[in-house]
Amino acid sequence: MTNTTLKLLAQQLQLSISTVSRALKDHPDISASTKAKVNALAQSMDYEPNAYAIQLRTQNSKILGVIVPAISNLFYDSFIAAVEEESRKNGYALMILQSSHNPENELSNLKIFRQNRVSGVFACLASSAENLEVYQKMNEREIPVVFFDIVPKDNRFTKVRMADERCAIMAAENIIKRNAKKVLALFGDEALSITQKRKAAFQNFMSDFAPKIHCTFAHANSSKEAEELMKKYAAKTYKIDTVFCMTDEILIGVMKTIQALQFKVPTDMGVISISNGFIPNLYYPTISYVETSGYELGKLAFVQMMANMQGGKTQSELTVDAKFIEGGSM
Amino acid sequence: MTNTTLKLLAQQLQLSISTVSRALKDHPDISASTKAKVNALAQSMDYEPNAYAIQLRTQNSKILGVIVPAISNLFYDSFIAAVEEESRKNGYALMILQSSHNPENELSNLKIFRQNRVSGVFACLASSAENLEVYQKMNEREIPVVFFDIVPKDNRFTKVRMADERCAIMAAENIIKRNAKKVLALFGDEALSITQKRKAAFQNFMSDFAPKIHCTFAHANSSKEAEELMKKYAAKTYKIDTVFCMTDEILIGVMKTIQALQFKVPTDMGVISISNGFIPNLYYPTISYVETSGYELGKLAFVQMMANMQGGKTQSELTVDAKFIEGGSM
DNA sequence: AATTGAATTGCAAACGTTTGCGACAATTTT
DNA sequence: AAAATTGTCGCAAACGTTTGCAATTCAATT
Repeated sequence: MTNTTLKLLAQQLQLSISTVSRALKDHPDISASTKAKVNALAQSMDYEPNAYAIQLRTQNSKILGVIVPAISNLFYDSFIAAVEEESRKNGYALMILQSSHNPENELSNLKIFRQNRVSGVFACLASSAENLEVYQKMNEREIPVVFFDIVPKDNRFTKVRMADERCAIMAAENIIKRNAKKVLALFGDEALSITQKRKAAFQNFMSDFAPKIHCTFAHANSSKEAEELMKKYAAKTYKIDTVFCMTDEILIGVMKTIQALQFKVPTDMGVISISNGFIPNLYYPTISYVETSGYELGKLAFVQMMANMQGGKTQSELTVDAKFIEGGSM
Repeated sequence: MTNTTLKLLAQQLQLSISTVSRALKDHPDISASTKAKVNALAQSMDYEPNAYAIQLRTQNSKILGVIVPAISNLFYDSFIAAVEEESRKNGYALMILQSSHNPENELSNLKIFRQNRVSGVFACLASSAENLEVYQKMNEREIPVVFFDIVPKDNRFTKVRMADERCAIMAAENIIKRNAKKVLALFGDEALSITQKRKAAFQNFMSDFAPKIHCTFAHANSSKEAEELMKKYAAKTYKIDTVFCMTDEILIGVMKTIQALQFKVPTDMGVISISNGFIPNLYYPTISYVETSGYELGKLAFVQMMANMQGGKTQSELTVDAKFIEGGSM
């Protein structure tokens, strides 16, 4: 069965295609009676405009592209959920592709986006190896790009991200408030700018405001590594009394060791993390965390996108604020 | 800056559009030298074919639609990840929309899909109130629909889902193997067909093969409810020694109580759940579970989609097999 | 020398829309 | 009564492709 088209409607009604087209979009040129007839028939034949023909004609696709490292991820999927909500409200549909942290996939995704003439793309860089010419070319073609979370250093682009420094500082504040003596601070992949920012902010704040607290820094690239590191430093000799986890991934590893060794939280060991909140609420007591909301970030990214599409290039870097959520772990 | 088109390439090369088009797709009619020239120029002007023009001409969009209740969900996002992987391999892009469990959104999503002339849709029903005419119309328009997870009873459609009965039975088997005496079996929303299937299978199997084991059944609609239920039945008077959790959501609640009350797993309390595996691995000891892989389901859904698109209507209902993953909780 | 055949390329229509412009009638203004 | 205005509608081009069918050239065959 073939799709209903303007032509088909026009034939049935003995009208021209243009009249039907205008009637459907309530153009003032068309009489009320004609509009009524057209709408009725369109309804009954359940006509849906062909988005492809429209884009071809108007050069304006109502599609936005999103590239994430992984869809299956607590943070990114809440980001996507937010963008999807906003997009729908504004009549846009989403095309979501995952790079799997692979720059090659990132490239091929971008190609798909260009072929589908998306009118904008939200991108989270696949790796630290920044491949920016492609994005630059998109911008030159007037396809706005809004980077999120993992953003390039280059400031020709529009970027939104979490207030990483603030997050780390808020965590540090609460560690100080707890009267911690020896803390283990666990961070993620050292190559990532997000890691660098959080670590630097944390480190500086601690040495500025609580130089007496002894901090041990370490990096883990997976939950498993975090688990092992925690196991190592949990040994009596270190006397660690508080552990800071930069991400959910790290928190997961740490908590496994804490459970295995049967530490009492918060008396034996204080725990604080940076998270969107899902993982911290899985444990008892609930883990205190500084909230980084993918959802909020998504909302922000969307308004930036709209601004970009309407007005001029906003070359700004915006961040969404951090918030401390008190659990029972400190 | 305007996009590169065939016409533009043709002008530059003093060739006809058709020749350029054919050269680009390695048509045998075109000489090697011409192909070389065309490809070179296309490369340097980074030409990307306009997907909209192609779809308009060929009536074949390389886009698949996906409707999930929520993107931000451990199960669905792994489903999406799988479908996305397969799609890309086969040259398809995905358009992902969430219904938020709202039939109205489901409708408007379907409309977007039709406007974008998707060549197939993966759908997870938003509610038990089945709204099938729309889907039926899509099928009539030769747009294959593959239902997944929450599927209609109507067997005119292609469906893939988890082997819910088998899952429940495997869990039951392992409960028997553990020599449990009194078990608490916690299920989800009683209205959902998935709940009914799992519960019936579990109940029947237990009464057939281990009539002496005393089972208490209860339903929880959220983690919080599961947590409370567990708290109630954990009281000494009940002497529960094993708990079965139908979903991750329930497991989360149960584990919170277990942690709060400091039960020892598996000695004080055995725990088993049905899950995709992420949550069970957050705890120590790791929770034993029957695996329901959104990822596997995604793969299966995709092959069904392809079969549907090529051959005739396969009106079958396929299930993906369950697998028991041994943790340390039984 | 005439015919055939292969290799290469171009023409033009079609896909479904949007939109500037012109056409025509009916009505109002001069 | 002529001119201008208003209200409705249709024509036709354009968006960027694909593809069946000619058209052209040139070498090979009769």
